[in-house]
Amino acid sequence: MTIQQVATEAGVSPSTVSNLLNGRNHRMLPETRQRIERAIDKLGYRPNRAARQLRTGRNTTIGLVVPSVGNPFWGALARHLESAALAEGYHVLLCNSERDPRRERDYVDELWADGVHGVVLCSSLPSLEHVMPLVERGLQLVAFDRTSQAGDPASLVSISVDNAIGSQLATQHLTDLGHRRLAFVSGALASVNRKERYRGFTAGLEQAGIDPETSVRAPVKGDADDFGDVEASELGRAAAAELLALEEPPTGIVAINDMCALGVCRGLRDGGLEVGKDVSVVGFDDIVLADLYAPTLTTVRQPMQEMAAAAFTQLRSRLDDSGPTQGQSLLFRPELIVRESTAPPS
Amino acid sequence: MTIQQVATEAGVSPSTVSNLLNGRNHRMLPETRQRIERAIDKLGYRPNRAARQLRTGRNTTIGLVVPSVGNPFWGALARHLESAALAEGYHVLLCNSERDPRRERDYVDELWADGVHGVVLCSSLPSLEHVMPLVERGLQLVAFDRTSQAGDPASLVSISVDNAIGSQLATQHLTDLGHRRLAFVSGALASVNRKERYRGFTAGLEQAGIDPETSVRAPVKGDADDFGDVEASELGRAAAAELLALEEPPTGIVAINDMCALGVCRGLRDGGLEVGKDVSVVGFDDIVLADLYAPTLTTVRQPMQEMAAAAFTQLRSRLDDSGPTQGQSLLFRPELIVRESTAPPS
DNA sequence: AGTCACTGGTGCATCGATGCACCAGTGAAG
DNA sequence: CTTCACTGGTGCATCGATGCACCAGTGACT
Repeated sequence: MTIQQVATEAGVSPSTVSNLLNGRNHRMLPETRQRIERAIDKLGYRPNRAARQLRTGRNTTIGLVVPSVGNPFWGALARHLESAALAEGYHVLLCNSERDPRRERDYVDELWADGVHGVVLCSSLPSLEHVMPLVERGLQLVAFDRTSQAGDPASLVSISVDNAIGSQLATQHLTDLGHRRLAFVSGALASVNRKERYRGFTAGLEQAGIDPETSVRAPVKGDADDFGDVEASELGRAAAAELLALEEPPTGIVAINDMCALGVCRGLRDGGLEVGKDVSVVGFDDIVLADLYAPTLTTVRQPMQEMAAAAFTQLRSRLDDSGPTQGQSLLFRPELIVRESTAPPS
Repeated sequence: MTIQQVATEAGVSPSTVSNLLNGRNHRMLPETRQRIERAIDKLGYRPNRAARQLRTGRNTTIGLVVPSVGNPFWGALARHLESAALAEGYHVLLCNSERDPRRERDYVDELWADGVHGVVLCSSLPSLEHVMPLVERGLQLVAFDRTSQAGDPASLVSISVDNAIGSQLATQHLTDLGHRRLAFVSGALASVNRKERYRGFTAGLEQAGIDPETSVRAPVKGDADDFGDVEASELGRAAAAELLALEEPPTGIVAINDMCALGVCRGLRDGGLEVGKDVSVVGFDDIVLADLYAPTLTTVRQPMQEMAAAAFTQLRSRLDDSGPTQGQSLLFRPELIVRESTAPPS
């Protein structure tokens, strides 16, 4: 099925069909238009993407670079992004960087070489310098789960949840329940997002009249760039053990993310404590597991669907030239989801 | 960077460069070859995929249709498949069917229309009739997590773990530990894979000299086509409650998959029993969560990485015309992973 | 009558890579 | 001397869609 066949069927020239297909039909007779549309239906014609891309240099594929879709958090993003893209006829090319900066960079290079002009990048790296050259040549980039920073390219769109508010909600929830001795469990506060979450934690404490200095921040080493990974859960488990060894262990724990929180729960159980009774734990992300674990996990939900949709919309409008070229930061409002892992202190 | 520029740089014609790029260099002077290769390096040339595809009708993209990458099981597949494909310069186009048969079909149609000739299909449907027309036109299909059946197209490749052996291993593990009252928890045994797993269960019982009739098969209704989903866990939870209501509840439980097993664990805990002590539970799949849950879950591992690699290899060889055109079934050997959720009966 | 704008389209070169058909030159066989 | 195979390439039409430049016809105005 080529455009030529459609044209013949409709008794017009290929150009006219092309015009209609591309919205240049202001001065086209309604009747001509109908003839073409009927021909398209009848023949089941679909434009050849390769030809179209060859000619125009554009395409309807966007790239998604995540650390690993094996991880439910990124899997959820992939699912929602693809869903949003599908609705507009776009496709998503999936790329797992496996947290390898080089692989990440190679992927973005290859996507560009393949004519992909829009990429959602979930970078493990604090700096985006490795992709700057392509951005300068016109690559549209959306950074996901990463708030914008000085030094970012001017055209960059950043999409993230408001991390400070999120963990403030979590903290407030604990203080509202009556907890006074709280701890924050995280890997090194290397990324902006993590710092923000910590800031929200201290803000929550202050609001409840608790001196942040007396609260515990579990001192945990470890790689800073893992979100939602197995390592995060091990980290949480170790942190829980440390906290339990204190003279006055905390009764409420805010974890940097859900996987970490699950690790904390496990560590507490190792220590003979019951989560949701002896100790309260709050996570962050609301991954699927949160509602499956025993006890179910109170957590701060990132509105993944909306965030993914926004990522797509932003990319799309820029690819169309219809949107702004200036970059911007989108901060989404997190939501506290109360489940079984939190309760008043015993 | 076009092939023309490379040709000019190397002092040959574009055809010659194309010949080299496509392996038609049997009778090419080594010196010519080197000149071209140097030119390619120097200019950083990469063939334009769109042009190549337009001309040849082929491309280096394969489709992956899964129910949902939000699910860790499929996420893991996506990750490994993409990894295997990447190593050969292929790309993976990700499609979430969301268990919607129509969407699944539309996706396969669209992939075909876009020139994708190879698809890994993880169908929710027992029959593949909806994609038969395309297979007849040359679409190469690999069915994943689904053993082949009568009525399948002759060219179909099926990749799956040996489900019977897997659950037999699980069952044997329990009987070896001394359990004599066992139950099998699953949704309706509608799919071949599920029947196979049940068959392995009964085989394991017989081998231990236990009459399968005396064993309990938790009677659970529900949709038959969900693997590894949230629903599966709810199903497991309900089943556990039912089992506990029996006069002589089983001491060992084999679940149809890990999510279901986690649900069972939760249901048992609801009933005041401790998993890995009062009752033993075995899952199937070895998803990431299995090692995170409390207690960690004994389960039957599907060698996902090998299976994904095989899926790609099969597709690739058929796309090249270098492989067999006859379909085949690949059954992988599962492996029992013993963790904390199983122990001798108390 | 001449100029102009406008209408509803169409012609054609073009994007970059491909691979069949072909070529000129050479040496060997008949 | 003719025929033929072989060597190491090259010329060119082609894939399908695009969109600029252009066209013929008509009516309005100066």
